[in-house]
Order: sequence, then C-alpha cells, then structure tokens
Amino acid sequence: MTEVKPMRADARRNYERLLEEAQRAFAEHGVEASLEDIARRAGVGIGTLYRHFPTRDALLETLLRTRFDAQAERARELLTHPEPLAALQAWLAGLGDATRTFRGLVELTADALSDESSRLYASCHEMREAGSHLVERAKTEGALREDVTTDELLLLLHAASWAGGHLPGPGGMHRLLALVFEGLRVS
Amino acid sequence: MTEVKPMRADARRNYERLLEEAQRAFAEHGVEASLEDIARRAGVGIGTLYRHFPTRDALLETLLRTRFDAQAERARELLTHPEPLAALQAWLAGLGDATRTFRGLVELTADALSDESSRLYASCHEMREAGSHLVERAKTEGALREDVTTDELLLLLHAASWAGGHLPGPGGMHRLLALVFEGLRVS
DNA sequence: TTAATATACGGAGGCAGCCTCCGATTGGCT
DNA sequence: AGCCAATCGGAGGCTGCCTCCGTATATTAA
Repeated sequence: MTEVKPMRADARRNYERLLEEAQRAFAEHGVEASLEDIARRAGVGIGTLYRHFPTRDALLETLLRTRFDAQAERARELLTHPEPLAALQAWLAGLGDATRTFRGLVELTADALSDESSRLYASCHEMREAGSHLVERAKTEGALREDVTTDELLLLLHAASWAGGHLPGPGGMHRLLALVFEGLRVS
Repeated sequence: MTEVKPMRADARRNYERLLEEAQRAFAEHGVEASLEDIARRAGVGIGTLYRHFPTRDALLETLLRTRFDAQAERARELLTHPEPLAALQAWLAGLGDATRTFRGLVELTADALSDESSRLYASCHEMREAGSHLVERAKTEGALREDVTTDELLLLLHAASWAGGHLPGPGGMHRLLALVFEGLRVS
C-alpha cells in the first residue's frame, strides 16, 4: 500500500532545485519571499513550482520537517541531562534559535502549534511530544511549577523568540528567556 | 512660524471620511487592510488617500496617536496607586489590550519602540516616559528587580500580547503576563 | 531504434494591491 | 461672476498570487 512511483528524472531535478532556492529565498527575505522569484532562480516555470508545492506552507513544511525531527531528537538526548530545568531551558533556547532562521517563521510555528487543522501541526507533533517529556521530568523533580503546561511554555518560548527578533542586537531572545525563567519578583 | 492654513472644506471632509473608514478597515482586517479598499469605501480616489497619508504608517500613526496619549495619561494616574508592582502590571495589561484592537498592531508598536527612525517612535515616546516612571517607582520601593529595564518590560508585554493573539481563546495575554510577573521557579 | 503515452513543463492571463503622475475639477476670495 | 490655487480622481505601470491548458519529453514497450 501507498505505492510510491519514482519521480521522473526531470521532475526530481526540479523538485530539488526548487527546495534549494526556496531555502535561500526564505533565509534572505523571510517566509513571505516571492514564489515567482524562487521559481525564476530555480530556472523553472511558476507552474512547476505550484505542481510540486501547491501552497507556500507545503513548501515551508518540506523544508522544516527535518528540523522538527532534529529538535525532537535533541529533546530525547536532553532527558539524560542532570539538571532537569536547565535541560528544558536549553532545549527551548535551541528551538527558539531554530525559529529565527527565516524571518516570520516564529508566527508560523506558533500558529501551527495551536491550530490542529494546520498543515504544519502534524509535522511538529512528535517534537512537541518529546518536549513535553522534558517538561514532565522537570515537574516531577520539583524544579518547575506544576501549573504550567507544555503548550504554555512553548508559547512563551515563541514569544521570547518573537520579541528577540524585534530587538536590534543578537542574544535578545536568550536574555528574555532567562528573565522568564528567573521570574521578575524580588525574592 | 508653523503657520497652519485651514484645510479647504472638501479636503477636510475627505480627510475625516478616510480616517473613519481606515479605523473600520484596520479593525476588521488588521493593519494590512487594503488601502484601495479604504479609499473606495470612503468614496474617494486612491490619489486622495495618498495625498493625505503618504504611507500606511502615516495613516496608522494618526489613528494611534490619541491612544498613545491616553496610555501616557493612564500611567500618570497609576503613579498614585498604593501597590507599585500591581500598578505597573495593570498599566502593561491595559497597554497590551490596546495593541490588540488591530491584528498586526503588536508587531508595529514593538518595532516603533525600538527603532528611533520609525515614524511611530516619536508618537509613543511620551507614553514610554510615563511608563518608565511606574517602573522606577516599583524599583525604588523594592518591588521589582533592579536589573530589568523599561524597554525590556515593554518588550515582554508586547511579547505576551503577541502570544495571546496566537492562542484560541481570549485572556491568553493576561495569563501569560501573570506568568512572567510571578516567575516560573518553584519558590 | 522508434513509436506511444503518461508525466511533467512553462508561461500567458486574470486578479488584486501598491504607488505615482497629471489633466480635470472645485472651493474660496475678490 | 470669474480667477486660480488647492484638491481630486483614476489610469497606468509594476509586482505578486494562482490556474489552466497547449506543448515538450522521459520512459517503456515493441
């Protein structure tokens, strides 16, 4: 079942050229980069781009799926880290960095995480699961408030990443993430 | 100096019709609403819109300036509130609510606050000043960490507001803002 | 090799939005 | 009433989105 006929040689070539150029374009101009431009640079008609990737999201999803998988893997590795809270924070920081490779990506992933009908939702589901294990561990070891959910933490992380993107220098996100983790009250 | 000739009657009429329709359009479709549509609904040529408001930002700024002033005023009032930290939090919450009247407005104001060359920067300067007094008071009364700046707090607020906009239900922003204020560590 | 055919390609064309420019119009003043 | 500066309006040039379908070609079978 789900027999997958191999692509025709020219189709496969174009598919890969398109992904390369899309990566470049999104990195340079953000997730709103011109699709016509991507097709042009790939030396391909606009129709070909749309045949392979019916929507902008489909194209982005293809580029992002491997990254999500990498983040899931990283979460699993961090489960052996001796400090549960530090592990969680480190994982979130890495995730935040990843969402900054394309301008506008934070918005996209934040939406994907909360909208089950989103195309990207499924793609990042496994990653979320892996992350929630980190959260659970931090809670059971008494390092993290019980009343905070994984989704809230992910959203806070995305918020910090978003905010970091609206600061001039680099490192803004990490500073904000640290602020959130440390809390604001004088103790 | 700065003599201001009164506008011609038709010009003034169009100016006001445009502001009304712009308010409606931005509220309904977010800050990216079609300018041609606004002109159309105002019963005015697109050229007229551009003459009165050379850029989208100019139009938005005109709509927002009075709001910024209101926020500044509110900050001054809250200086008499007995609880400095609660006053600060209340002010930020109100500000956060205000940035949610137009979809996409958070991004705009966050940028405005950190980009001195922005058109909106000057508009919200007074508001920021008023807010920083609230921050200073909270610090001198030992209710707020000394190492947090007004700009960081404003950015965190905008981040919470942004994140709230990416959650399904309402009230998300307040919950996140509370989380930030309470801190995440088990104490 | 060649012929047949499923597969894939490309870009014209229709639509919408941005912004500029300039001939047509009109309010206000004498 | 008549003048003219102020104002208007929208055509036009551009870019980007997306669809549709006539054309080209990789593959397979003969």
